[in-house]
Amino acid sequence: MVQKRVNIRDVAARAGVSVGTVSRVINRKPVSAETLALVNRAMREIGFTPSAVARSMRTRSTLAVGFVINDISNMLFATVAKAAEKVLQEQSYSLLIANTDNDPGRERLIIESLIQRRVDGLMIAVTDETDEETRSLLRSVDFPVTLLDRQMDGPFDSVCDDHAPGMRKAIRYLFDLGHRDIGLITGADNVRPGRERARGFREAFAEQGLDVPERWLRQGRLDALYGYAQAFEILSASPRPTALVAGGNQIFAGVLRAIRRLGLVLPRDLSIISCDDVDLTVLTDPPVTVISRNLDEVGRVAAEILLRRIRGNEAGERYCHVVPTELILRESCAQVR
Amino acid sequence: MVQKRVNIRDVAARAGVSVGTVSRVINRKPVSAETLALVNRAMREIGFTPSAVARSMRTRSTLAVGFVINDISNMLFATVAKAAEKVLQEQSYSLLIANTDNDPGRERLIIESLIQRRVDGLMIAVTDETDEETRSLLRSVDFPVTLLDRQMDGPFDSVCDDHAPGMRKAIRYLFDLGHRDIGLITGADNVRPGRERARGFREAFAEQGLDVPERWLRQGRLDALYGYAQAFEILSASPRPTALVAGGNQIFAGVLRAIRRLGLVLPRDLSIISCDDVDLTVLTDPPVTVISRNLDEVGRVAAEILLRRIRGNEAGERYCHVVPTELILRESCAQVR
DNA sequence: CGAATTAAATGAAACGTTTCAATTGCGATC
DNA sequence: GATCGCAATTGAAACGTTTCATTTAATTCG
Repeated sequence: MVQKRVNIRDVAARAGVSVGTVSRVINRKPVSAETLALVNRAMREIGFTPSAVARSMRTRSTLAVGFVINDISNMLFATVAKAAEKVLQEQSYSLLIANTDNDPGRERLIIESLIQRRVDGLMIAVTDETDEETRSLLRSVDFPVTLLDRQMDGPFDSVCDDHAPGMRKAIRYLFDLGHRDIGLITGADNVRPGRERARGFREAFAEQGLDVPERWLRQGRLDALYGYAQAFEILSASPRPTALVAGGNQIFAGVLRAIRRLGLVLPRDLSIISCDDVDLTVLTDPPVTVISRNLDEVGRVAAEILLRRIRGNEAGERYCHVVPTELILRESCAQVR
Repeated sequence: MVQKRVNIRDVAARAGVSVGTVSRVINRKPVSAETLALVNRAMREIGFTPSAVARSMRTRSTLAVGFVINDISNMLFATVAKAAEKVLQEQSYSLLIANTDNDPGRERLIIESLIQRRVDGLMIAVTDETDEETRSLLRSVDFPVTLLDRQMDGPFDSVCDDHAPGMRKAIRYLFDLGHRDIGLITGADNVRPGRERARGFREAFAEQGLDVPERWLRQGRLDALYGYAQAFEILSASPRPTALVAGGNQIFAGVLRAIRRLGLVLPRDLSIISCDDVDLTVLTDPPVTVISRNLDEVGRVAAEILLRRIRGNEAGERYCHVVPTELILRESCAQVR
């Protein structure tokens, strides 16, 4: 039925050597020149491809790492995955990418599947840092785990963005332009980006001895729908804030929709700052000031840390690499009149 | 050193049954109620997780399929991958996603790695349909292959978008508004979307008995840089075309940059149509008319076809599922004065 | 020339499952 | 009481590698 795949034994027979020798050839271990030629010819002639499955079985290493993300349709994911994949591919690791769609149940199933698949490591942006089930599941695994812009108690490395200082810088910039009534729409406290952005927001006001405008601080989800709904509400108020920060690139898309809907003109009617330097922020009119971060570095460093952990099998202390943010000034903010 | 993982034999010993019985429990095959309880308890107590590697070794099925894409940072990819993953996950298949970055060499390495990993199937958007090496590599594999919006001779199924008719509709619409000098920037002929869009473009003119404005038909790459460069050149000409079609969502980002740079006002100075209904086209000012396609369907159907092929092992004729496009009218096109 | 050393190749065991032919136990039937 | 039928379980083989203790062959040295 299924035509038998040729295996290392077939190659050995054909080349007139032992399987051990063929194995050595496959793994580029020293063999005599003539044997090498013999074996290589045999492999070519019968069309042999070594089975990574069998190899994994024997070596107990799959050369695969999981990459679990809570929202694959957020375009920022691509940058991180790409950078990570580049590092890993060089060492012949493959990426097993899975999308949880912000569903903790699905997240657990995915992690369990990766455990069964015996991945050598895992990079993950969990859906909810406070989810006890996920946390204990992750603590129980016997391969290294690197968190992507997340913080959780446990034996995990992490690579995080410096959201809070970035947000402080942004708010200070608005202060300098004379703004005091400033809104922020971002994710909830159970996930690092939302939490840190809100923290930076609060700290900026505290630094100036100002009250935090709590009614304009909205922490819910990081998606466009939430951004739209909250922005619409905030901007329909009267008086409305003079500036609004979109704490997330998808939130920004929603905010922009609300602005268009309400017919507000930027930056005359409202000053806007967003997070992450995506096409939309540059190409909208006017171009939007953003708190930018280096996602390439996140992916690269996360992969490097993970690899080191896999290699070294070091039980040493945990890294928490923090990637700086940068405020990119454009034309979406105006002096308050 | 590496603490021994518990295996099915340990479970069997603990439960006082044979390994065959434990296997039956794992695979939900009928066993007596008491044995079931016994085995389940043993598994829980010693923390057993079956090894997918060993299972694959024995069953010769990995429950994994490759998903190879030429540009992971194109956000459209996410939609397709997500839809495909959803279908596959339900049948406990995992997705092995890899990015070729439009590099045929890397593409080959990736395919070879997937062959070694013994994936059960492959979905792929090849970098270059005319690349003979890739083609023969793909023909040689012994698992089913589904092409994503690509056409190649060989035993492959495919799921394609209906680019040409979509483009014809778009051009006819521009004709109706009085445009005759129309530009198109899109990908080269060696990849289906570029080829088909150009074909639709030509056909639309032919239908009306008009000459194709070859000097304004640019086929190169599908990225933003190319879009920018070509748009800048076309729009700097004098006289310039009255309408321009961006044949690709990333090209559109480049085109928009050029438009901003040249200070053109839409749709007064120029009418614009783009492909694919992404945030940028809706949220830019004015919102842009687009040729939209259902990427969710592409991913879903591709996965379904692949699964059927994997299951049925049918050597039957090849499918080529075509997903329709739709012209979504917005405010970026004006009557020519 | 025999012994010692080195290099190259061998072949069996192990990795953790599934599968399937064979075995066991037990109540029903003659 | 022997036989049959059936359900449940057993246990060994197989999947395709790597590894490592041995064996074999070739070379060097006293």
